[in-house]
Amino acid sequence: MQGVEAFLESKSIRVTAMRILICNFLSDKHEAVALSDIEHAFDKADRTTLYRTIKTFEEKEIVHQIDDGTGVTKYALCEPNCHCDLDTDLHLHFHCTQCGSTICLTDHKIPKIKVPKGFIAEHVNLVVKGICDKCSIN
Amino acid sequence: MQGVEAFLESKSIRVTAMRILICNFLSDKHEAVALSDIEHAFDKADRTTLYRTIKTFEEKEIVHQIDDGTGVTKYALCEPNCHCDLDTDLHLHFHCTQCGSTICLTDHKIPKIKVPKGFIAEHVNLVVKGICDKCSIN
DNA sequence: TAATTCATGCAATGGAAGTGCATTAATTGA
DNA sequence: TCAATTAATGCACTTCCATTGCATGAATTA
Ligand SMILES: [Mn+2]
Ligand SMILES: [Mn+2]
Ligand SMILES: [Zn+2]
Ligand SMILES: [Zn+2]
Repeated sequence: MQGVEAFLESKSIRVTAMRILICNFLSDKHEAVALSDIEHAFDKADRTTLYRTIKTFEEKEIVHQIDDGTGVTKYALCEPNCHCDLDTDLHLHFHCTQCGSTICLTDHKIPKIKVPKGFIAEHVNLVVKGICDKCSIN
Repeated sequence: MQGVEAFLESKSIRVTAMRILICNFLSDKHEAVALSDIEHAFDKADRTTLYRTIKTFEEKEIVHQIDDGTGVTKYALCEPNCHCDLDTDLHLHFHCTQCGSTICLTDHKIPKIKVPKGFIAEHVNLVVKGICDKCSIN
């Protein structure tokens, strides 16, 4: 698609076939994905390339990492106005223990957390585990 | 020490030399420890034994796991009146990005987290990253 | 076009978690 | 006390994921 290429260029990410595919894959999936998910979606692609592509996306700040506690790092596209680097606009992440999916709750911001005197809070990782909306209706 | 043996027995954990050592090690350290930390503290001990000892401690609920996002699981002794299994009494964990230590902020409970309609929150993992009290004075 | 820079692919490494099985230590109960 | 049973320990091995070095291919620039 035209749009993705322009998007990547606007973030000064050089456009390649692989990068377009991965970017589209991330935007189509409405949940966070592991490297292995992408790997299985594109058999012909090498894991290292995927790894470095995601890393590039992270550095250029169109993707953010999620540590959902499963031991496998997940990734998701950032929202249009996201500032992953700053501490503003950090949203919750939800991990469903039934279907295993991890999703961004972009409308739910992390509350201000108090820490004891002498401690300096710079970043907060908050993952809620439980049953997601799709699994809870069954 | 007499105390530790009685403590283990009170939790129906069979007392062994290794378990006393590890339990003391955990209580002396005032921060969460990784398996490799214990491994290095007791060269003669086998990693598998440490692994299973910690697992036993967890099952008997005298130790809780901490996922601080470093990719290495940390462990810490539970507070006297802790109910790790339940969702009450969950305290914050702080990971210092300077000295690498991870500590329990037992006096700071995790605030109630709202999730969207249809989602059921069962557990929350919250890790604050930043500079700890010891590192911030330098 | 030639030189350079960057992306990709393959192979290998390393760390950590976890398991099977044999051996040793502790407990039970006859 | 001694034999039978059960639990703890140690060693070897495996799996999974993350990460890097190096060679090659593609794209950009001068
Ligand atoms: Mn997110
Ligand atoms: Mn704790
Ligand atoms: Zn689900
Ligand atoms: Zn520190």
